[in-house]
Amino acid sequence: MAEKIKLLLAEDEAALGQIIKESLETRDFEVTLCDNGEKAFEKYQSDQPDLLVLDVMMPKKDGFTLAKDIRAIDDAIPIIFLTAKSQTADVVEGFSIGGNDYLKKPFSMEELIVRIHNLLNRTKVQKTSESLAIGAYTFDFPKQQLAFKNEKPTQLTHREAHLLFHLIKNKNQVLDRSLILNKLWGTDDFFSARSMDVFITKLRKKLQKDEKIQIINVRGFGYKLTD
Amino acid sequence: MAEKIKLLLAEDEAALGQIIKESLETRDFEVTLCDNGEKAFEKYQSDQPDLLVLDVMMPKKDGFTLAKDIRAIDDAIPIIFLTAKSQTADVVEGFSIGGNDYLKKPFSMEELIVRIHNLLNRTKVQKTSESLAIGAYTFDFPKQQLAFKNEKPTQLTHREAHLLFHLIKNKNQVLDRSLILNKLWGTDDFFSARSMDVFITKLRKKLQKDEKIQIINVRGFGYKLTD
DNA sequence: AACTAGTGTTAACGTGTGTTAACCGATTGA
DNA sequence: TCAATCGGTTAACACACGTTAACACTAGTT
Repeated sequence: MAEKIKLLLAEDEAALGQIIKESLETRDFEVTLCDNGEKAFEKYQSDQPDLLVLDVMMPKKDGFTLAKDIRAIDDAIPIIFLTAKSQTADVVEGFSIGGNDYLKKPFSMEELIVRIHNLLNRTKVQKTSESLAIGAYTFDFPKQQLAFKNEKPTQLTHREAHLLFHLIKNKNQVLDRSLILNKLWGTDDFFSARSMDVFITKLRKKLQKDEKIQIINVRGFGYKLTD
Repeated sequence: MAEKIKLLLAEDEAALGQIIKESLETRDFEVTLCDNGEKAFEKYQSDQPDLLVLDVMMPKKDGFTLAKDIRAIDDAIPIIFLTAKSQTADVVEGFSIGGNDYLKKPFSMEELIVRIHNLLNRTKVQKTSESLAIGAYTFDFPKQQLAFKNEKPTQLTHREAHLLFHLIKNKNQVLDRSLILNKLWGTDDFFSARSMDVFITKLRKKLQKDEKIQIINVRGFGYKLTD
């Protein structure tokens, strides 16, 4: 089995970052997501990615500065910048040389994937999505469908699906509250936390057909899904 | 009766553009003329031409930039660049790969027509079998026909076909609302958004023969077509 | 010119999703 | 034990989206 291509994605809008990450993962890339430039720089050093996708507007360290720092120690790695429409093309085009490219927001995943493949000079690999199992349930994340045994699947909302996805991925382990809040809500504040509690309630209801399944709260830390 | 081959011609010198257009029309091509790169990009999206003839020097958006933008979403369409003598051959030759060609001004119509035919013959073989698959449906974008299994194809409208095209191209990934709105409607305002919703409904109805197919909404972001 | 069919937009109303608020019990630590 | 805090639950709410139908526009037809 060929090794996956490693991408480093730096995007501060958590929800958008998550969607891009997912999309790239379904195309069989290995994706590390960072929500600011400083973290991205650390991850760049530790993970040794094959390509970088950097949002230009980011807290702590913006995409251009980050790229400059990385270029100082690695002048080969391909970089794709994500830019808001407010940024003028000519500023960006200055960077579109020597292994760099850029994409204006909004863009489609298809566009991003085409550019990644162009820069890597590799051919596409498609991956079929596998469904996750939890107790007597089956969860198809891409379709956002939760099925009990052989019954008709229930359609979950985007938020429900994401939350459940992370819970299943960390099955029988404590999943950190703030981690989820940052990943799905983009912020770890009071209101997001309450909103998350509501979704935990919703998931508990939708998972109650299998009595073995529990979403256990660990006060002050997070939740643990067990089956 | 065979359909005419559609060309998109982008040339800012009006008189020259008109002469080229007329010459090509006498050869039974269907020609759309634009006098700048931005208009050409819009026309590319709305007309779905079979081949592009782009002047390199143009206001608003030059031929190379335009080609780059189009290549990001369509890596198959043949492109012929028209270049002034001042442009050096090596700059141009970088683009003479993978479905591209170029012509130095001044050129004869005969030269242009030969090159058009060369490029179309090269891509024709691949293009005929290029219908898209979604579940048990087959979608022929150029013909705007959607067929379920071996039944008679349904004719889609222009808008329906474009929207479906982008959904299929981004199958199993979230397709950004505002991207579609900007691409198909040209603006991301309230009314266009509602209009788009109507077309989503229409597509859902036309795709409901295969129950596995879903157009899932991701609140605030866009849609995900799954099969 | 009036008629027709086809396409896309606007309008109106209904539904679904996610956030906020309110009230509650449970857990914790002084 | 008592207050402080955290989480559970339900409901109200705002707004994004769904659906249908009426409307406007165009092009071809009579």
